[in-house]
Amino acid sequence: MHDPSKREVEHRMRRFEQVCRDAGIRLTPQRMQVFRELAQAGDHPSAEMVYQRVRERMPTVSLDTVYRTLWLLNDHELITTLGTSRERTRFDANLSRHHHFVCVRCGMTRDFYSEELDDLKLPSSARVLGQVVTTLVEARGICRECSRKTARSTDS
Amino acid sequence: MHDPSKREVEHRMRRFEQVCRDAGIRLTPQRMQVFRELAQAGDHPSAEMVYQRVRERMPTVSLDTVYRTLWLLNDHELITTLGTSRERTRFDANLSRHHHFVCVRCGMTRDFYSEELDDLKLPSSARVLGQVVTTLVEARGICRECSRKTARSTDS
DNA sequence: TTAGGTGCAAATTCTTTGCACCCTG
DNA sequence: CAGGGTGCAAAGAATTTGCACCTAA
Repeated sequence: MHDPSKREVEHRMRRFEQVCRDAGIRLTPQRMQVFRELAQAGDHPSAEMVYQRVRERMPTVSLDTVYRTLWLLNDHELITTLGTSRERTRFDANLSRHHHFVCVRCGMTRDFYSEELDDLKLPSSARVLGQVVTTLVEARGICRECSRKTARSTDS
Repeated sequence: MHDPSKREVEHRMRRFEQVCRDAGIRLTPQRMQVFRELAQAGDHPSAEMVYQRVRERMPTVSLDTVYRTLWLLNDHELITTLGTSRERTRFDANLSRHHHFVCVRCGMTRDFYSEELDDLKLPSSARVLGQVVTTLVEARGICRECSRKTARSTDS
């Protein structure tokens, strides 16, 4: 199955509550609903989708609260985003087989090549989801520029 | 270096011109500039970034022409987009190590797991770009739902 | 009690569209 | 010369923000 088990959802909820308490963030009903909805979703919903789902249980919730909550959760590393964070669509004229290095701090994205990575064997858990046409490796990390800045700001 | 060589850029330009001619798409100066800018970029620019760069050479170009051109190029498979097409930011509460299956037709994204894929060896061409923290495999293909629809619509 | 959080509405930002004029084929 | 393409301005979406009221701790 795709969706997280009830056990897993409860585990995520407890972690969420713990992180909030530690960070001094209030546990409001809205936040709990938003997090729970995401914690039990298996389909990576957008803000609008989360809003629609939360609204079924809590009709008075507002879309802007959902946005604020999602970014708050993201800032506290309770959730992540697909693609590169708050970025808009980016375009690529490189149609040859390649992979991506993405800086999680500044969004910088660069191509790299590797014949080995071009030909990965996928587990059946991936193949049952559909017919795979191609695979792409996304290496996430900190680019040189951002490393440099961090090092500098840490200087005494 | 990151950016495509001049040779590569010229190769892409020729292919672009050929595809346009074959598809009956007019080769306007705006389109050529937009495509060239993207073909020689190594950084996966957004529409706005392409616009700014093209404007330096062609001050009268408009942002909406850039948008129209980018999607046109995308429709003709002369370029691709990062992330999943025209989608908005999507969120993920799954913080354990996992990978993604993405349907290129409908955008459906699902997680799958593989210990083998968790531990890929990256080439030095990737490692020179920055400090890699984690890697993620993105398997692109057609999900079952979309396959089914295609099969049905092909029925006689 | 009170600072942080929420809902509402308005503001921004990003992207698309209608239309008259222009230029490629 | 004709039909597709462009720029402009306005419309539409998506997302964020200001503010007065509310509520978790």
